[in-house]
Amino acid sequence: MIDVAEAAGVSVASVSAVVNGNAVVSPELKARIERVIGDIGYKRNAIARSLKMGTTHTIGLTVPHITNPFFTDVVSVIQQAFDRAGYAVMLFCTDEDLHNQDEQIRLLLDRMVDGLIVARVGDGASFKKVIEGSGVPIVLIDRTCEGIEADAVVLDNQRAVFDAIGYLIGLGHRRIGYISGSLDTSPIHDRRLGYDQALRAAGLPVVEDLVRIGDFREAGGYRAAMQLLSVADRPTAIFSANNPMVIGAMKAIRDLGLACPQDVSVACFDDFPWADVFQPQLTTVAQPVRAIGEQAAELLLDRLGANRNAPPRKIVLQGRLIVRNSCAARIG
Amino acid sequence: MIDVAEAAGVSVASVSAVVNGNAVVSPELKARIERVIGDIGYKRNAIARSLKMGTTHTIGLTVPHITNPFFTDVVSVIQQAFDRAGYAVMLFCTDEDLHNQDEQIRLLLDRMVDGLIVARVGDGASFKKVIEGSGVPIVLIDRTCEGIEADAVVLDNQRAVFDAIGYLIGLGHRRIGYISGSLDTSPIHDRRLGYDQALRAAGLPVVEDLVRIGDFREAGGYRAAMQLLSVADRPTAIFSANNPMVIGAMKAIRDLGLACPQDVSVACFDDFPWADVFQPQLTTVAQPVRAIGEQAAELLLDRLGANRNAPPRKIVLQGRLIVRNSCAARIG
DNA sequence: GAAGCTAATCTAAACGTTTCGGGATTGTCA
DNA sequence: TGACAATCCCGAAACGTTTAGATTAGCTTC
Repeated sequence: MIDVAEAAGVSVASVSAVVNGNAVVSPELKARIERVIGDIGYKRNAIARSLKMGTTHTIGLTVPHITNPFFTDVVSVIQQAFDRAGYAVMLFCTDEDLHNQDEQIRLLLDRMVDGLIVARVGDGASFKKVIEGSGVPIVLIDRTCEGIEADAVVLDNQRAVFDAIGYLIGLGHRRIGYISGSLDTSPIHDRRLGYDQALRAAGLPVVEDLVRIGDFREAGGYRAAMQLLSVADRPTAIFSANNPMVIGAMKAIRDLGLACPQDVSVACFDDFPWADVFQPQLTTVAQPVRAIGEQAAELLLDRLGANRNAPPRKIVLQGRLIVRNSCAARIG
Repeated sequence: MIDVAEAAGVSVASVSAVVNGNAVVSPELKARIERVIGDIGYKRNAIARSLKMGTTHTIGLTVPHITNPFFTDVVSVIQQAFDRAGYAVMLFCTDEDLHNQDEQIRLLLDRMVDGLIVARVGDGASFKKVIEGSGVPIVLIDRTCEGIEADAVVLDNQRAVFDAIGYLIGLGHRRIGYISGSLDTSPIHDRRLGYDQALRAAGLPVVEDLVRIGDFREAGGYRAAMQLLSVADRPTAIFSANNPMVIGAMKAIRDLGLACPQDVSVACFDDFPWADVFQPQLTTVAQPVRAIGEQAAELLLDRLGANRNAPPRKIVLQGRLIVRNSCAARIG
């Protein structure tokens, strides 16, 4: 800019004015400066601008795992939305690790991101400590956090699992295995509630042996399913609380020489693009990924715009049970 | 920092010295400053630092589609690697659109990213124009670019497809449909070469009617497969040049009332986590995604470190044919 | 005891913008 | 013709760091 000013024989203030178009500058001068800008190939330095303006037009996004198709989709939608709005997004994966998350969010705050979208991990305490006093608008997705002033868009997890388990019960299943993630994340907690509630609503007992805690990943799902299916009176159906774990469960079923849905019915949380085309076609609870991403982006953009300090808003969306052929009726 | 300096009764230079630990400062002073930093809760402003230092510890990453599992995995690995190295990564998806790509890279350069990892789109001309003179190290992945001084890590695509088609020929297939992407991206071009080469090596004719250009997405794969399979002497096998398109192809097969592999064998480029557990288990060409991501990250980090201006390096990796049960022997 | 050295600290100039306040220059009107 | 306003442009201070070079203080050494 200083080069441009010299080459055009004007002040930097004038160059800034034409670059930003916010102050009035005579047509001739404007033309001259613009020509010089073109000649020199001047590009405004966004970092210097950020320092002066206190805004980076960048947001931070952290998710537990990007390879989980649910998060892949949400990240994709969010990225698109902010791209359209002229924002860059910095992506981090916490890998379900609290310490990583703290580190990463600190990094993002140091870099003066204008906002944060976080699919949080662990209990809220350390998260709260990291963000407190930062003054950066935050939108929580997937997982809420008690006592934090932030927008949120989440699913009615309990209801969704209630419906899914209800469906299995309706098919005649009485012993339904449940592969959970660690219960300290709110959606997993709520999903478990839905499981219990559905059983109770049908007058069935909640058997703790039928519930296994996985690690959100394929390996954990495999182990959990192995345990569930290796007993004498094994469950006739299994529900997995997320997508990667169901892959592990399916592998366990295969390795045990069982067939789905003949020997054991399977359903899971989170839909994925392949569910339709391969056998068995998995019955899933689909989250409205597009809506989640778009609402989150909208909430944050709104706060970055006019409604800087609107009261926290919470959007609760509904899941949708997609019935395919991985669950068979259980007779007798 | 200025606040810290005042509160501690020292100069900002001393504060900077203890924060960065690069100048020598007496133990007492160091302790005092550190205490004040703790009390005040001072955080170094990375933007100001970037402006002064000319380095942001941020890299830009652009891929065509993040929902394509190949790119999801690569992004994941790259993100992890840079996270470990203390870098943030800004992610953009070009959506196979040249204009988006130009815009996004410009944005990244304005933001003074230290480096760029790009899975490029379109012909190289506009890309070249955007990055020329930027002096930013670039690593190309998946797709190379003629006449650009940049590191690259790519696959031996021709060889990989040659092997896969050779496998189908070995099963007795003579009419092998091929679903391609647009040929102006180098890997897709090379994959087509592999197809042709395999046919010729077996003394089979290359029939242009058996080749259809999809759009890299599910919809394009569906259309292409529909066309291929709706003729009288339909192909007995189909190979898809990427992953999303094979989903479309499988849906077309299903919608036409055909069965895989009984009526038509199917194989495709790019493996995915579900391939193992559902029927038919798809035979795929697996790219070494982890190696690709890690090599790319290593190349860039190396250039960001000591080897700023090493000559451009190009790493060629090999794919691996994973035979499952989606391809049947064709007798007679 | 002065000169010279070393070590610890500070001063001030950058980095590339934005923007406030102030000068020129020109035009308008009594 | 002079006062005043409007218009256009510029100078310079800020944003929060880093760092080269200046300064100071404390020791040696002759």
